[in-house]
Order: sequence, then structure tokens, then C-alpha cells
Amino acid sequence: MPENKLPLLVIAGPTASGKTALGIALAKEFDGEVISADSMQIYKGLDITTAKPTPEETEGVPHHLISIIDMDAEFSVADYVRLAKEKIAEVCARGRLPILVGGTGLYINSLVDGVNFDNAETDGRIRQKLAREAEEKGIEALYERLKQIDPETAELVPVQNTVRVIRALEIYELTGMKFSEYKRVNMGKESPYKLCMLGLGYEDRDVLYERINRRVTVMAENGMIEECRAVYENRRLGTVCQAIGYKELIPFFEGRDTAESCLDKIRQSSRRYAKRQLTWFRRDERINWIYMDKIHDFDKIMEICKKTVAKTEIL
RNA sequence: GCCUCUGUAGCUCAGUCGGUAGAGCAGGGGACUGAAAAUCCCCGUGUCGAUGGUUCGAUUCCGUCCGGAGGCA
Repeated sequence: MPENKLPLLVIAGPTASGKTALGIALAKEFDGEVISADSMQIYKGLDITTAKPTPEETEGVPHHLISIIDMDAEFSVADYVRLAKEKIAEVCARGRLPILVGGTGLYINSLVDGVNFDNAETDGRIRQKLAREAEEKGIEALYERLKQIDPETAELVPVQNTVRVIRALEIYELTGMKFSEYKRVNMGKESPYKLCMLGLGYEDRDVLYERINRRVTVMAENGMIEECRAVYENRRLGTVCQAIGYKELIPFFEGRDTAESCLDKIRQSSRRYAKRQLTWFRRDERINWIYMDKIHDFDKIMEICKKTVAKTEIL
């Protein structure tokens, strides 16, 4: 490993797996600071709904990239990578260890794999234009065009996946590059960081699901519904409108469903989300999995983490 | 106690005029690179409540028993 790379400890895992608490404990252990990798906690507001750590919970450990973007703003991976890179450098300059904690796989991998987003400044108008076209002529028309210009991508993306079809065409209009080509050019080859990746897993999926179900109950008791209602009432939302919890409660605010039924929907969406997160993280062979339901003693978990960190020699 | 209805996939149910069965939901697997808490793809074997009988063959028809629901006393 070249010496000039900065060290980075990563804690990944599905929602409700215990990342926040472990991140804080490890920050104290290694004199570190937490950098969040969460596409929803980055927004100001919806603190309870997105399970941000409370000031008491952080126990004085600095947390970065939480509550820094206005709710009506658009935000995406490229912005995240830019900000996170900066934060990592800052934390290291202070002589402390950056600890990336989060569940947004795309953000984590884009950062950790050094994906380059600088050569295609996005411009919402192209995307909107394509979306309109898809509505008017049908997505099939766009898909046909994609097949013409980039059969390789068309092969990988099903017609039904409107988002992907539009994105591929957007890149083409923006850069003149085929999407498949664009990906080849921008995907990082080697990580710019000295990495140690930890993944919080559960051997028994039901145990994780139980944690998720219970956490939703607790969130509701702590004021999630009121928090979402306030946002709903003066809604001017960018990407946050996708937050699990918020979107499932809308039928309740509009009098079309009961609160309890919406809470069940939140539980279900969260379970499905956790499953998708696991699918994403599972394929990353660098992750050292810790099965939280097999080790009940937190000290033992810490010990395993310390050993893993030592083994990867990032310090 | 008597009568009626009912018992099929984790749940709600369909179905087989007798040739061992299929939908929705739940759940599982996967993809993903400037929307990602988003978007999308694939996946249905289960003692057809138990037990006897009729039959070449019963989850299907008949008897009995055991659950569940309702009605009459």
C-alpha cells in the first residue's frame, strides 16, 4: 500500500443494524470522527424519521455530513463524494481517523472506489425533457434510441427501468459518450484510501426485521408522525420526499388511511430497503462481516473490530 | 345437544364435473455508479385438517373424528 493514501474506516450495513452506536464507540477508541454516508440524514429536518444520532448519543464525537442540506435542495452522489473527500482530508489533517458510517451503498462505493463525476455536469433540463418525452411517446421510444446508440447498455437495462434508460440517454446528450463508455472511463480502478471495511450483518434475518419493526414503533413514540406532518404541511421538498417514513405517512395526513396502517407500511418499506442494502453490500469482498446477532457482548464486538482494523494496517 | 357453513403455500383465498393444485400479499435472490430510503428484473411442492370407505386412482365423493365460524334450543 502506498504511503500517501489516507486511512479510512468504513462501517456499512442495513438500516437498524447498529452502525451509529458502533461508529461512536470506534471513534472514541481510535480518536476518530464520524462522516455520515446517508442520503437522507444529509438533509436538515426529519431528524427522528431518518434516525439521526441525538447530541447525547454522539457523546461528543464529531459527526459530519448530517443536516447540512436544505430540504428543498437537490442533492446527489456527485455532491456527496465531493463533500466527503474534503471531510476525510480535514479529519486526517487534524491527526484523527475518519470513520465513514452509513447505509447508502452507492455513496459509500462511489467515494471509496474513487468514482469520477467531474466530467458530466448534470443539468436537470435534459432529464426533464427526456422524462416528458417518455410520457408522451412512451418509454419504448427512448429505449429504441438507446438500443441504437448504445446496445451494450440497452442489453443490461430493462425497458421498464425508466430511470436508467433516461440516465443513459442523458449522459449521451451531455457528453456525447455512450453510457457504457462513460462508466468505463469514470469507474475508479483502485481505491484512493487505505481501507478497512466493516459490515454489520445478521445471520438470522428475522432478528434484523424485529429490530426494524421495533424501531419504527419507537420512532412513532418519539414524534415521527408529527415531524413528518410538519414537513408535509409546508412541503417544498427535493430528494427528501423519498425518505421512508415520510412518504408512507402521506395517506394518513390526507385522511385516506390510519396511522397504524401507515406505520406497518413503514416497517415493510424498511425491511425491503434493508434487503436491498444487503444485496448491495454483499458483493463487496473487502467487507469484513460482523454478525451482530451471534455476538451479544458489545465488548466482544469492539474487540473483533479492533483486530480487524489492526489486520488491515490502515493506521 | 341439534342444524348450517368452513378447514388448500407464512397470510387471504381460488380450483380440481375424481388423474396430487394456483393467484394476490408476505417472503427470497439479483441488478445498480450524478434520483439510490430511489428505480428495476427473476423466483410458487404445499402431509390440499386427521382417519376409514368407494374407486385402477381421492385434496376432490361418502362416513367418522378433531379445529374454527354462525344459527336454533
